[in-house]
Amino acid sequence: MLVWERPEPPDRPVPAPLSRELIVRTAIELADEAGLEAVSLRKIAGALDVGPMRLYGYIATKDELLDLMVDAVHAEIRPAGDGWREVLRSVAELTRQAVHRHEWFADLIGGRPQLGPNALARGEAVLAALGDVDVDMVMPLVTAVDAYVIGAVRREIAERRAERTSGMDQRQWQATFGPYLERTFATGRFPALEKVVRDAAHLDADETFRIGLDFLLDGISGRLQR
Amino acid sequence: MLVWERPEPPDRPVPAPLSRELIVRTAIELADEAGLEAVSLRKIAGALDVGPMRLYGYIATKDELLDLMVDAVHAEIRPAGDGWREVLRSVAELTRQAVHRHEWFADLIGGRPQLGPNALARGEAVLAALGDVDVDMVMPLVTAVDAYVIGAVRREIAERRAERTSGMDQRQWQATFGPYLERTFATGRFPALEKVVRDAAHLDADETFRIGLDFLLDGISGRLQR
DNA sequence: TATGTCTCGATACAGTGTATCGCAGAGTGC
DNA sequence: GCACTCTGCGATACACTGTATCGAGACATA
Repeated sequence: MLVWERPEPPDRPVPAPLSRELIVRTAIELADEAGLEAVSLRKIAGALDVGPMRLYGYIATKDELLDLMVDAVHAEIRPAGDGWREVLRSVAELTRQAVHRHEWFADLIGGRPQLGPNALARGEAVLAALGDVDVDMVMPLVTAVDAYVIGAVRREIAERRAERTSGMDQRQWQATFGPYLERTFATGRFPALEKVVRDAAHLDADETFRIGLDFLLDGISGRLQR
Repeated sequence: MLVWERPEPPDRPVPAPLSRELIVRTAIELADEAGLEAVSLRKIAGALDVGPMRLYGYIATKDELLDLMVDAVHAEIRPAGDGWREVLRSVAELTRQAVHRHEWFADLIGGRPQLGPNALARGEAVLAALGDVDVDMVMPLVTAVDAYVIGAVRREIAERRAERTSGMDQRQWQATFGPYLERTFATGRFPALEKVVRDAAHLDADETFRIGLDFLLDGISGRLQR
């Protein structure tokens, strides 16, 4: 085809300015709205009006992007308080609140080592506030609280999703899993479970989280005084 | 095309006998060997010498398969012991051991509600052994231990993988992240972190897990005696 | 001005989960 | 014994994923 008939290349739009931060922010917005599985490089690129491959100038791999997202959330966690107990409680509660803002965080937390600047800064803040604790004790202590928080928020979000999935409201949920549990209990194979489910007081998510955390902090307190 | 020219259909092999259990077992083998991301319906079907769509007679969705895999692992966890403390410790340790046999379990645990028969049986065994505990206390208690275990094993596996990834042995790992941490600490922005990393005794994974668990069990013990 | 370097993004590839649907074989009723 | 219906298998197809490749334009340097 001769030049004359060949159309000029389209006026290329000035390439949109890009940055790691912008990419991560976009990814987080997508994930907040529609969950982690809605986050694809193509969708991010689309939202930024950019070719998918462009992103690879800023990240090497999708996993790296996920790491950046996680680290960005860590920036929202700024523990505060006086004394080890208050600080640890605060980091736990703030992490849980962050998960409520970003449910997908529960899917990633604990899944990869968190060595980004914000995660380190969070760790630093906690350790700095625990200066009066025996240096050999400090890591096990923080690690234990982290572990509890990771597991607790995962459980909580998993349950919340299950309720939401099967029909949006709680009545629907009970209409689906209630009968299943009824039938299962009817087999008589789970008497202890049945008893607890029927007779025990049911705590809401806030209380459940707080009680477990108190167990842990109480236990830590005991060891520290020894 | 006339019959004469049309080749006979190939001798169809008798359709391989299939079952949910066989499918799940195959999926677990794949995951044990090469991780969760190596588990695809096509690979499972291939290993079973079967068309991929055949699996949909037994499961409706890949997520269902993952649920079945998780429940199958729960079957390996048979808590035992006298008294609430021994039983809870046993369920924690056994879960951790199961994760060591099936690293991918750490990726799934806590991510979805566990209502399969084996998970329920595990719960039943725990609750049955906790018969002497106040009925209103029993759920928060078990939930807290579960949360701790979920988070702890996730952390542990994440760390283990990170070490393995960057070069297979620990020397290589320290050669990669060591310098990164050195440089990061050199900024002087993380003095408390630096101090702890440098001065504190480093516990291995077993000890770390056990210490955190002891914190929690101690705390529970305190509440129960009150 | 010519040359080399970098950057962008279209295209391509191998892989994924799953919807669709023709068809063969098994089972059923006459 | 034969026609018919039904069932379930699996080839094919679709939309989507992450990412390798590479030609071409933009820019910086000699």
